[in-house]
Amino acid sequence: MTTGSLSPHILMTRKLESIFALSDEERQALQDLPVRIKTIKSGQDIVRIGDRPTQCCLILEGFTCVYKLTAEGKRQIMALHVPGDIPDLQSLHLKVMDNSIAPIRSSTVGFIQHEDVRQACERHPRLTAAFWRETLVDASISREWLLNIGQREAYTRLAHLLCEFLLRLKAVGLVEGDTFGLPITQVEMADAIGTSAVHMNRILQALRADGLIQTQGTQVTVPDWEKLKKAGDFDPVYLHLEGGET
Amino acid sequence: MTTGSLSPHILMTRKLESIFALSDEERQALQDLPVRIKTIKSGQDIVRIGDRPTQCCLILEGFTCVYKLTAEGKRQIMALHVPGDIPDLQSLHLKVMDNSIAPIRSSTVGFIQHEDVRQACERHPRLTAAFWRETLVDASISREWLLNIGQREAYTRLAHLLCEFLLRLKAVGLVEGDTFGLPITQVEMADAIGTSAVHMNRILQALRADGLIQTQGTQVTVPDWEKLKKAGDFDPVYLHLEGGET
DNA sequence: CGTTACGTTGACAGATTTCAAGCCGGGTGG
DNA sequence: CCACCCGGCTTGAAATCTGTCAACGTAACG
Repeated sequence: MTTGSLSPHILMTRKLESIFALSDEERQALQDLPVRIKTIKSGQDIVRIGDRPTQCCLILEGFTCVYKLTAEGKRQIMALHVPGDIPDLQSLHLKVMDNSIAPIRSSTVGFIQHEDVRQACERHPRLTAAFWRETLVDASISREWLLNIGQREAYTRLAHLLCEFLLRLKAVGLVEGDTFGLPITQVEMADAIGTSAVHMNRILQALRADGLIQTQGTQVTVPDWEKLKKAGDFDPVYLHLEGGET
Repeated sequence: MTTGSLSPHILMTRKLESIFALSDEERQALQDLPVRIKTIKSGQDIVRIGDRPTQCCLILEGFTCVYKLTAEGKRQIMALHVPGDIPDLQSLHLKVMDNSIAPIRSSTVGFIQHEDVRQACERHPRLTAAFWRETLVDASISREWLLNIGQREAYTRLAHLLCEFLLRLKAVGLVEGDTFGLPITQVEMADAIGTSAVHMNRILQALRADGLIQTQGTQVTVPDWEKLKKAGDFDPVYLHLEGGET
């Protein structure tokens, strides 16, 4: 149930396979992708806005966040990624990065050269479709975040984000029963849902008080999924998990 | 300088060509895509959340908005599209729509069958890349909106949105000097930047009072681009307009 | 001429931010 | 081993922004 130890290729294959079965050749093509593994500590960026990358990164362990700053220095986290995700896959077709990516606490990622991905895609068109789809799901998630931040109040927003996390982590086997590890700071959480850290703290307490979540250190447990879903106005269609989770 | 009269194929070709030159075969493949044209009046949806479309729509005239509703009935517009855009291109790889799309006032769109797009892409892999890129730019824009809505105050938000519009409309030849038509309701505008309609109205007045914009009916003119850019904390990189607009 | 959709205003309530201070636990250096 | 420091978490109170409610103006239109 730990994740860090999984090989990059297994993570990637498993994820793509959740959409459609890969042929042996396709699986082999993924297998053959050269990956350079690196652990990045909190505080450093994995990629920075304005960069013109020649590679993209597959998350192997830990979480990462996609973020941007306003002129005033306020930070918005526009996406959180979990092991198996490729947060900068967009760079395959967009020359310059329009956001930065940083690890939460610390995380290990595998770098894959664009050239290698392109070749694999050329030879196996269904891989193209699979990768394209990945980027589309990311886009769908950011649209939902837009709804969340733009129209829901902070309490609901947080409940919603927790719902999303539970499902996404479950999809990669990182949920144990009804609890999962969420090694993320309240400030980061606040930047993700567009509130101040102070308010974030109060909302968290409210959620706990209402029995929607329980926390122990970085562990979060959700005693009543349906209740949290309702509190978060959560409908998982936007995650496009073919499995059809509740 | 009008747009509505442009043929679907010209619009599409022109847009893709702004990224890289198309070969004659590629251009022909686009030309051969069967398009069914339809005008959709305000109030109806072009596609609805939950649908499983077998086609996607190219905007020919007017604007459209991508939106979702919360359980409380609040609407967030997560994207606005202009002629030449394909707002539901995602449906090519995501079976079920995770948002609805509606015309602003009224607009005419061209429907293209997924099957036809897929065939064109198979035969001309660079078209795949071009379409994929389109969806990536859309995703980039929604990330910027996230920053805008999550971290900037309403005044700045609106200035930012106006900046974006100016550039996007300029890119499709819909800007005359420093003025452009924005046939959009204040309520819609408000739903796009996540404020109430009342507040939207007041911000608009503030922008006018500060000389950042002038309005006459649906026409908006920007007397001082640099000033508006600054007020909106606007940096156009996220639009990925290769031309390198200011 | 009534209806309707949209824009405008004022007053008030509420959600969130900001500022400031205190607390807690873990790590480091003396 | 203990003092100290620092990041992260909590709390309270006041300041602001933004939303809500309600009413009115206005232009387009059948």
